[in-house]
Amino acid sequence: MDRIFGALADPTRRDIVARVMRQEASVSALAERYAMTFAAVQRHVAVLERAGLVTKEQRGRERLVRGDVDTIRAATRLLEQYEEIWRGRIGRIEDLLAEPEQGEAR
Amino acid sequence: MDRIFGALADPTRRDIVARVMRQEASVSALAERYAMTFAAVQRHVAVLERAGLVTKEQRGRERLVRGDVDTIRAATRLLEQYEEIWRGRIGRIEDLLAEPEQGEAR
DNA sequence: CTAACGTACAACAAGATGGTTGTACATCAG
DNA sequence: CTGATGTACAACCATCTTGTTGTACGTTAG
Repeated sequence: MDRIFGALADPTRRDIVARVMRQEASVSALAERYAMTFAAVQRHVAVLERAGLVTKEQRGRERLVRGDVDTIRAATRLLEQYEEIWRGRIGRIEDLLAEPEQGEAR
Repeated sequence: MDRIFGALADPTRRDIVARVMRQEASVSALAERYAMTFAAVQRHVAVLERAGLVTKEQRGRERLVRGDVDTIRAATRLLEQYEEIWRGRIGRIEDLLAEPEQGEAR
């Protein structure tokens, strides 16, 4: 979850996600659309890949980037759980906190 | 959106969100639950507040922290739009990208 | 009034992040 | 084969983040 939300916390990366959800694209095709170097875009894609929001498939010398809707759904589900907590529909908050959370004292 | 997803990209902050969605709590009551100083928790709450995920209300010398479900819903909606793009139900991707995105070239 | 409590914020250090340039290497075109 | 294309990654730098400690200040308890 850290990586998913962290990856989505950047407008360029959200833009890339939207594009590759619609249609797969090579890294260089994506890079053409932003006012930064290819290397910067390539690293944004790497962040998205590490978060599981996109996958890459090699085709010739290109890497086709595709969006992964399952990861989006996982994030959506967590947000919906927060809403359910708010509605009082989740009794034991610990059910949600059972996601690999950290650092609780006492 | 940057701030919302950025705020959610931390397990301590997600934990705080879950707790205050369920029930309001003072900053110091929250701080007791984590293995870090009060100041660190106070700053996590400030990050959440800046993102609009929580609000604070002064009561006596305490500040009661409450979750804001509307902000959660705004984030959920964006994720659902990604899914709709994937389903091919959104024709013009620009509708989504019309959120204050940046840095497009050409 | 005074002491304790709850909060806010500044300064600091260590590490993460986001951009750059440069290099390396595989693949495709001719 | 050779040159151009597409990708990956390292090194570097500026900035942001996340924890710390210390200080300040308003509020409540006694």
